[in-house]
Amino acid sequence: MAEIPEKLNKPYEPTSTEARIYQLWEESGFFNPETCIEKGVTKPDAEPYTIVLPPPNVTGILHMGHALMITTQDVMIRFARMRGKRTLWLPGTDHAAIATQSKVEKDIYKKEGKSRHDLGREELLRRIKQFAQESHDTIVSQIKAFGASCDWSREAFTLDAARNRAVNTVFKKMYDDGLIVRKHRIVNWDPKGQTTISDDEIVYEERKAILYTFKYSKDFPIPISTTRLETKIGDTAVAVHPDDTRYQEFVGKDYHVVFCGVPLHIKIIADKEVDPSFGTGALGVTPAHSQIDWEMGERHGLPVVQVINEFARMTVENEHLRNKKTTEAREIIAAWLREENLLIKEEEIPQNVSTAERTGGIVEPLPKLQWWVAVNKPFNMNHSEIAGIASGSQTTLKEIMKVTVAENSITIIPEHFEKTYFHWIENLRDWCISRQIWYGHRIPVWYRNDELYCGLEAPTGDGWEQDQDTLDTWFSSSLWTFSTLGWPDATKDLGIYHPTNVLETGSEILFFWVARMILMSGYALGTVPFRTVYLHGTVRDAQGRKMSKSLGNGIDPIDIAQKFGADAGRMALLVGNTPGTDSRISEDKVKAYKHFCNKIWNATRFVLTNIGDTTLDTPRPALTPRDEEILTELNTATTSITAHLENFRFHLAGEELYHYFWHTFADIIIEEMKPRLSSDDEASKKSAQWVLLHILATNIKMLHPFIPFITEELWSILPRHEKSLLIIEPWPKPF
RNA sequence: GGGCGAUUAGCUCAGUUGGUAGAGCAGUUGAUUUACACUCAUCAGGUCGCAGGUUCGAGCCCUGCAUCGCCCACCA
Repeated sequence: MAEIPEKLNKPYEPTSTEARIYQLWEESGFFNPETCIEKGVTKPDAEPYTIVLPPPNVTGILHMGHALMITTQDVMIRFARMRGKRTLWLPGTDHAAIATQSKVEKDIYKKEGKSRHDLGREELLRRIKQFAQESHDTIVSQIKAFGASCDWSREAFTLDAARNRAVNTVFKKMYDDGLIVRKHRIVNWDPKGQTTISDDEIVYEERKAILYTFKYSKDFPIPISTTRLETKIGDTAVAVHPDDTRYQEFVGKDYHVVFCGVPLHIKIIADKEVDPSFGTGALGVTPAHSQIDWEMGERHGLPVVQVINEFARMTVENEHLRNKKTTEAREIIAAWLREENLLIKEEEIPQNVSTAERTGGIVEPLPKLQWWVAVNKPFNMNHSEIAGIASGSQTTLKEIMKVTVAENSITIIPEHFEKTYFHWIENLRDWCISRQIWYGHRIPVWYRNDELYCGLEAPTGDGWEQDQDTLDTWFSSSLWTFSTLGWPDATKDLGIYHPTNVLETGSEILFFWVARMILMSGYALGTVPFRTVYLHGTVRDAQGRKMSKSLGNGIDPIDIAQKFGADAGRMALLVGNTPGTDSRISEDKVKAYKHFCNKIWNATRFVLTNIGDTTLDTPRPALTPRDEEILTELNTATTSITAHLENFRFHLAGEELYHYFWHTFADIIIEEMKPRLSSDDEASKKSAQWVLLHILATNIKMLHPFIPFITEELWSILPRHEKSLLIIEPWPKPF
């Protein structure tokens, strides 16, 4: 009879087991694909399988969304490893520039009442680095607690020296190709954070605003409407639709007016962008303070008059308005219009106000000198392995993003996100990449008088000063699939593991990140960064609400792991969760899978105490017809579960495993075998014992990617001659 | 305003090519010195949002509508 360890006679206790098992894996070295080859586990010519972990921000701790991400990827990775692939899961963390800096700044201001300017660049950076390091350590321990089998020997950080070299190399290449340019444009300026932000970092809040309809002066012929009266000081034109018969006689004329004490020169222009049905059908054009007006100004050669500064205060030379906040200036102008009888109408309308995602500041469009990535500018693609783009041909960055998905070089799961993706690409404008914050990759450009130098290192000679700005955090994360593998050097890793197989991430960062990775990999390497994009949805609470600090409804994955075991948490996150769709998690659901783990534990105890001297090495005895039938059923399940895993249907694979193990194996097979196990019919008994042990072993193997800890623990006590770890056990084939 | 998705048992959700509606939780009734009460069996519960269409056959395909959710744009 097999030896039964004492612990098997008690209910399964996850917390003490999981930490020990993880240590066992780490010591084995099997997270590292080269170690697997050295130890003869993986064939040297095995097909590679790579996933890079989307690097969590070093802004705090992990939430359930991260836990889902880690679990899903770990399932794919463990499945691939057991199937003999050269499997690499490369971990890392993201410096998350603006998010991290604003968090640390807030903390410092709260505790010490000091701003970043009180501390200075060097001291603030020192504080941020310290915070990032602590946050990093917490995050890594959390990732490990959830069982992630990633190769820590290759761990990377988006702001370390190796990644900085990759960032500077791409920047210089793009600069030389004319794809990174410095120019004046309207930017989204966050007066609170004192930095530009990208279009994607804006969140719209619906508020009520007053729409004023007025004339600049008594003799000005066309009334206009606006909610932002204070910007009208910067107007240089009034635009009407070319077909609007009401105003045609005025088009092309110039007017000099004095508006609230400020002289303005207003030209009447015709532009198709104007909606004749809105307001008066005439638009006051403010090129300095509106994206659309800026573009209109470019088309018509209008002067740009800036009247608002970086602190959202007025800059005009007028005693009433100078240095007033925009909101105060609006009141002053409204009062003046009333007094002068120029105000025709005031009405309350709902309006979407642009606010900065990280600071909550109201975004002020301002013209500023910034660095941009030109997405529509043609360049010569020297080397391309991308279907639809020939080496040496002219293309654009936007084209790369489009073609890779359109030609199925990249598949997005679920498929319908491809439509959303294309829609976004169509509307994409140039990407503003410079940020006026201190934490991040410094722009690799130096200035001296009128000279400008772009390079990997500071230029020689005196008097050069580096650009003060840093890069948008997504610039460095967009290089992630290849900067982590040693690029710009032609490393062995890069040759073997790139392009990666799967990018698994949240659907909300399809544009922020996924699209930009496709752009950068296409540009820098001429390849796709990955072949499949697997998107997961948001993990919500039991009532379907987003988990948030303010609601206090967050579930900490570590609490879950301690209370129910990481295995139970993993299973609860995966079962019933379809790609791209939001899911709900509750302690009840996790508890159900803790019960499942215990069921496996108990069934193993039963099998081991009833199989006599049968081991996994025992040759297959003559099986009874019923046992043959049972094995055929198992084969069907094995085939189906394998197919589900191959096709990213993790929810179905998990459910089928759960159902087979509990309601077929435990409830039916074990129950019906009980009499045979205690009978005198030796042939029937041997058959039953052999079949029981092999069904159990097969299930433990197939469950391993989902619940790695308990399966590894049980595998260690299954009777067999040669002991080895389950993590590298070959994936079961049908009998 | 444009796009995308969802609507299936009391709740949360599956349902891969069209072929007799499924699971978990909750509920009913019962069992039991049991591998396991973190158990087992049993029952109940659904005109698959609504209206049309295609088909021998539709939860699944097509059209329209309703409600909810998300994304993008931002009309000044």
